Amino acid sequence: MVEEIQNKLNEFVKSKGLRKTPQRDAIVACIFAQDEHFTADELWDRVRSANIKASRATIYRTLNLLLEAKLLHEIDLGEDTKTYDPNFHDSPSHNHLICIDCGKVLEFEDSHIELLNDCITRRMGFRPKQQSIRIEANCEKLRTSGSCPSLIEARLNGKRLPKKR
Amino acid sequence: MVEEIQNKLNEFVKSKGLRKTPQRDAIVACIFAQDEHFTADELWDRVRSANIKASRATIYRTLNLLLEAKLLHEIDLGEDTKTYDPNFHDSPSHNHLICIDCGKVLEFEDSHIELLNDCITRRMGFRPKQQSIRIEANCEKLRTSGSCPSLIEARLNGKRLPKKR
DNA sequence: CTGATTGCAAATGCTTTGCACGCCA
DNA sequence: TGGCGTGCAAAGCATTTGCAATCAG
Repeated sequence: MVEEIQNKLNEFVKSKGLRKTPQRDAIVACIFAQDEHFTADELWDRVRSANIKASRATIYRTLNLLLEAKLLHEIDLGEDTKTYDPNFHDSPSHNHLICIDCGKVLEFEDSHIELLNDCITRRMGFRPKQQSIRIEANCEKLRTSGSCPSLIEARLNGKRLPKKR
Repeated sequence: MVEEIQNKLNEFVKSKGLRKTPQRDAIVACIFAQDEHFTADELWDRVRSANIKASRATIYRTLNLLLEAKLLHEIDLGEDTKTYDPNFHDSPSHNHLICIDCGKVLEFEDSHIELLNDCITRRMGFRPKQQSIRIEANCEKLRTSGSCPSLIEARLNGKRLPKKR
């Protein structure tokens, strides 16, 4: 999977008359080794702890290349910082549900939604190109049982919880 | 309509032990006099040309107050700068279609979509709180007839067109 | 060899904040 | 009179960019 993306990026890079470099390959490997969403800063941490020698500038430049090659997507999680999602390669049209209680993000696909959106778009005189749905919701488990594994885990790991709205 | 929002904000402000001020009222009036989306900077321009005496800091502080009071929403148009939408007061659950060709933003509501999202959310074990859909699409009119009024207008007004993705 | 890539630090752009002063309740 | 609100300028933060050195093809 990692290799597949590296190859695709390198093809893209070559097609633009640019070059294959070890830094880029290493950063790409670091990104696609997991399927978690991340910010540029979180990636920087990952890269450092993986002992990869690459500067922040190169991180940002590589992220932008990946976006341009459409191998990575920016997503809107309602945070202030840009968040990147490496999973669009496997599920090109997934959406996001964000738990307001613990910040956990679930990905989902639904063909009915897609179809419906498609119809709505056409009815308005447009040809749909891309659609993204973001649902913010409360955890039902937390509400009924008073606790939720994700929340406990989030607290344990000291993740910052969603800002209340 | 403007007055209604001003009153609501002032109630909110009072409930927090804060005060009613002429700057805030003026800025609120300036925002809700139109129904267009805007960035902080565009608001700053509007405010200046309306001859309102208020600093950038106050603009930002008022925007954040309005968000907190839920009288204004931040929306994701895929731009880098935060965009604000003053229309959630009238249509609390609308969505956005963004024309890739000219950048025009259309708002729409659809009860089927809402219902469907609601079901999907519950099936995943959550209680929906807020959902937002963003559709990026091409203009059918432009494709078939080779021209589109919005695009012409956008060019005339020197609006910057959507960055290609 | 040529020109793209990198790292560093400086620059940028948007937003927030500290502080002194003014003003509302 | 106390304390919130304001304006200003400075600080913050995430991201981008200029430049000289380095490296890929």
